[in-house]
Amino acid sequence: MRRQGFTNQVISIIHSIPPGRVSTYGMVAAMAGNSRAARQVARILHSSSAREDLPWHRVINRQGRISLPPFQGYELQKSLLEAEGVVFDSGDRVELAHVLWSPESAE
DNA sequence: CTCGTGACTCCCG
DNA sequence: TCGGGAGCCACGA
Repeated sequence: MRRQGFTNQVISIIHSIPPGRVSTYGMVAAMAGNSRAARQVARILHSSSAREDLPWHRVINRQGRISLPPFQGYELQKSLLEAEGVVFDSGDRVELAHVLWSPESAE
């Protein structure tokens, strides 16, 4: 499945994230080959989320929190995740230890 | 080629 | 727990 570009890898990886599980920007970036291109992952979502029909809501930050600001998609993402069974604690955080997706689980 | 741009992450205080 | 500052990087114009 491995295409050529970093972007393509990222898209492919995000597509591999199963429902009820999430991943972080940095992790996706690392899987794509660059652990420091986390920010790039975010930009890719913006540029290809709709086009590639990516499950963008399954990508959150390292703290287990939604990076999107309120009224900018935050609520939507939270809803989508909760709909998949992801639980948020009182701090609006998810327990990464429980929902964090591991490529080994899927592969 | 150069420049601007982030849905990030780490480090400090 | 929270916020500010700096580093890092691929991509489009």
